[in-house]
Amino acid sequence: MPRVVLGAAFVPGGVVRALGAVLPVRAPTLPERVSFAITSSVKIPPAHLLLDWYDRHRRVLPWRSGPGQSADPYHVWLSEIMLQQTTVKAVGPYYHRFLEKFPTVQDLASAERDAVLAAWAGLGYYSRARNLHACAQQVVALGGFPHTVEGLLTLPGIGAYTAAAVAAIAFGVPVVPVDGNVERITARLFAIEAPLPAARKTLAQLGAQLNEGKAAQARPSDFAQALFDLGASLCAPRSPACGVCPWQGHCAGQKTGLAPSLPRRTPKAVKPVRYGVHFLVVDEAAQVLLRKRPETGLLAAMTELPGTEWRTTPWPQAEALRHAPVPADWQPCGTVKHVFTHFTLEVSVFAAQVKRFSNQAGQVGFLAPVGQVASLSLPSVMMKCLKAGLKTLEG
DNA sequence: GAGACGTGGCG
DNA sequence: TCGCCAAGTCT
Repeated sequence: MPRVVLGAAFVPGGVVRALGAVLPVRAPTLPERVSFAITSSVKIPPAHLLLDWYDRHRRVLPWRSGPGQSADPYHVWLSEIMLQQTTVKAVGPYYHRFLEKFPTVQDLASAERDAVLAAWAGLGYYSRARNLHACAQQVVALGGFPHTVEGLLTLPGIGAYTAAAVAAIAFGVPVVPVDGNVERITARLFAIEAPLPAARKTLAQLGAQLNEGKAAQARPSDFAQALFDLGASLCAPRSPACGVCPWQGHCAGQKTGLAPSLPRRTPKAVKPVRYGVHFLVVDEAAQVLLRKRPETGLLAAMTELPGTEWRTTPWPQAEALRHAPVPADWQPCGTVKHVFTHFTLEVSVFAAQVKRFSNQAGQVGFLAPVGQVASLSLPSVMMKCLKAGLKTLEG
């Protein structure tokens, strides 16, 4: 039976707590408050218990092949990119839409970048879409997806996790993709109390050893996905169902009662608030004035309603209106609140109707039929602004 | 290593 | 209402 050795255990208040054992994980240099504990050894839980559970409870997902069937690398890769920091439920419609528009990696590679961005609109983390497109072109140039972790790692948008996931799921390479699920499962299995994100490296090294043993080595794809399913159901972040877990009795977190509180996380900094103003103007032909955001930074290259910069102080109405894209009878439409990863945005929305756009509008951006825009291709924050403006104009 | 980078759902 | 979190990557 393989044994895991741990490097470090987090010790609050300097109290040493016994946990893992030491080993392939080199003890990192830590702050003084954090002590190290070398402890009893921990065993890798039997993979066959998880695989048996998976065979009975596996989720049916659009990108998964049936039991025993080999997965399509394009489908696996596309789903893995979409699923980064994104829920299965949110991905579903986008995944189907993408395969309709871009049935093969060749179709995706030869598509316009803006068509890919438009299809991604609303899903978030838009660098994923730009990297997706670039990656597709590299894959086509290479004649197909690399079959190895190292090869996959050279592609844009593919990091350590995704390389391992595609290698394991599409090509049967015996590696463990360490994502948030596997981090959580690992932290619980070995009762790792060191908080994320500092403990990420330790958890990754431990998690990578979970497939030691014959059962897991024989089914790399299923083992990886079994870990995802366990993490998404029984070993969920809140209220884990340890009582029915296939690894019950092999889990230090369950034995100690710490499981529900693991993994621990270092408290996050408070989010600052930023303020912006955006304008919706519609002509009698029901066209709206839009513009393209800069190629880099937040919502890079995405479409937006014209507006101001997003600054740390609110915009008084008089000042806001000086930034209107065209002269018009602007009506206040209230504020839209939107939470980004690292700040909260409050947008004051103004709306106006004009008979027709003057040449001046062409300097601001471009026109698009409002009905077409409302159906897609705007990031969510801009969709909120659009709706707020339309509500005022219609009401 | 820390910060940038979206969004929707849930308790 | 609000904070937390989800199949991370890049700089």
